[in-house]
Amino acid sequence: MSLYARIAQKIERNLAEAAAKAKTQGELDFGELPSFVLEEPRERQHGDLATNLGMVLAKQAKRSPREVAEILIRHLETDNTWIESSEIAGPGFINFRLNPRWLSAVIPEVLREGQAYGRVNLGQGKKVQVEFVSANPTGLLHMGNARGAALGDSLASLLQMAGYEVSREFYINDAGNQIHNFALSLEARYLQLLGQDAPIPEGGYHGEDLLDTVQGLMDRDGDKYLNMDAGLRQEFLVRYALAEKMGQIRETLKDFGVEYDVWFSEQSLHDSGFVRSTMEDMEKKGYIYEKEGALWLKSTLFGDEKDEVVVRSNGIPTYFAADIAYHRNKFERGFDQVINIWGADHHGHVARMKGAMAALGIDPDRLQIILMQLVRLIQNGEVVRMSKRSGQYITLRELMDEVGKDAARFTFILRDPDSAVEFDLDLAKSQSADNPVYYIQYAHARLCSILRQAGDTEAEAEIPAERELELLLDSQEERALLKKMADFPDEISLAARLLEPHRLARYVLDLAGLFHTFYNSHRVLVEEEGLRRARLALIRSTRQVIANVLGILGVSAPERM
RNA sequence: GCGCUCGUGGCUCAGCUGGAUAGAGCGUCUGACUACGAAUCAGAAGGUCGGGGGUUCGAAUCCCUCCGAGCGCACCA
Repeated sequence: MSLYARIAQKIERNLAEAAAKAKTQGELDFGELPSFVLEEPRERQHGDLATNLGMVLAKQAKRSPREVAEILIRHLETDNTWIESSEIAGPGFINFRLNPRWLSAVIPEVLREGQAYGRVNLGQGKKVQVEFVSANPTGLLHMGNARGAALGDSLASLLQMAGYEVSREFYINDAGNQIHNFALSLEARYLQLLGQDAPIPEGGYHGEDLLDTVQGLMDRDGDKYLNMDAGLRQEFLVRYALAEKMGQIRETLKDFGVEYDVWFSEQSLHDSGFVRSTMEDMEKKGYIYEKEGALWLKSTLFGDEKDEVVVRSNGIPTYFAADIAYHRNKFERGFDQVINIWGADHHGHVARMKGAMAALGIDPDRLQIILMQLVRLIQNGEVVRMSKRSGQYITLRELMDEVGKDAARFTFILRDPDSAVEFDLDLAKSQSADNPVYYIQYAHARLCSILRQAGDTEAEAEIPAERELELLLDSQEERALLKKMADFPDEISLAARLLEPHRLARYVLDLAGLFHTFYNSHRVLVEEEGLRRARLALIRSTRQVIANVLGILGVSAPERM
């Protein structure tokens, strides 16, 4: 919890006590104390903290909100709260002004904790798994995967910062129908390279990258699969291609700053019989029935729109069946919470997946699914329909080459996953310097530059005493900067609770802005020794917090640029 | 047709699960480098929060309805 939150908590308790005291003394009449908020008002002039307690109590107490507020203030204990003044405002808010000296504790706290500043214990060591990207290994990673990668990775880092034990996982869809189509497509490409007229089958993959893949195999083994039995040939091709594609995916994600703890194979669930046994278990519980030769899950019992097929009439389990087994497996591995990041085109699967968990006796609330709207690509002013099957898409690799890892990641993280983003590639290229990420990185580089100017020894100097800081850093710009830094642990808590890393992107943007404003109105390297030391400590703290946030977002914090 | 999600200045988006006068960036306009990085800063213009009802002290936020957009509604994944 942040310094600020601790102060607010104390005042909140005192407010509740004030109400209770007023009640015992017969000044206020009410039953249960209603829930009220004590929060930072948007408007500066409304003080540092404001509460609506007077308003929420007014009805029960049968007095005007302002009267109630007046009574509350009279009974409020303000010792050890930093409260400097309280006033009634507007329809009945009580506004508190704090003595700004509380801010003097921020710098020592930031510098003492360093990289760990911002860490909170919301998670209390609970195990959380974040599964993201999980792209089909039938092609290259595209823009939508890029968004998922940026979001999932920073969410995972955020949760770590919030005290969870986090595991990043990639689910490899290396089984099922699509792999069959993949095999047929590979085979067609292979035969094409050998001069045959082999069309890519319906439902196949038209991506040009498959030509390269097949060429790689050709370079190694020549035409040795040409006269082989088709089934066997397809198997060789797929095995080779899967390994190659997964290697590329791994490599690309790594370059994008994402490293997974676990790569989980769908095929392994079939091989071990776990898919089958999971279906049997659900059948025993009576959630499965047979119709028209297929096995159906009664997912409508759990809020799904219709029942779903889990085993086709040909005896082959569906993707859904494997996915159920997979999620069951996750929980059996001991995760308290499981978070999936899915494209919004899969929203219809949420209810049935949660339903399947319920059918297995797993609390569906332990599975959280973040839906991410798709990225629409604009090129030459037109929407480019991206599709892996058609082979028409911009790859993550190209994106990194064009706009850079930092800018690409930040662009995605800045936005709420629920908003459909339009990505104009031409614009992204031409305006790359306008990406807000540079605004933040520039602030960081500037901070480093000041510290360089000051000389390493001085920059490493011991932290000035709080009393000294509170007397010296008293300008509006300095206080705003300190306050923002003081908020950081709370921002982590909130963002982690809501699973919204984009809040941190907004936060660091604000922080960088406050620094730039400070920089333009005050000089750090002044003659006066005490002030100079105090401001250098402020600079070091700011640099630290910016670096911490960028670290979570997977964006580099350059010392020069 | 049914369901999910989303409609916020010209453009791209925030808005802390109901708070006071709705905020940034880009673009436009006016200013600031003979001191630590001008990739910066200060200021201005620009809004019926898609429309209409409702809930209450109070709504961009919650409910209903209509309009518009995206995505789903396979024995595909």
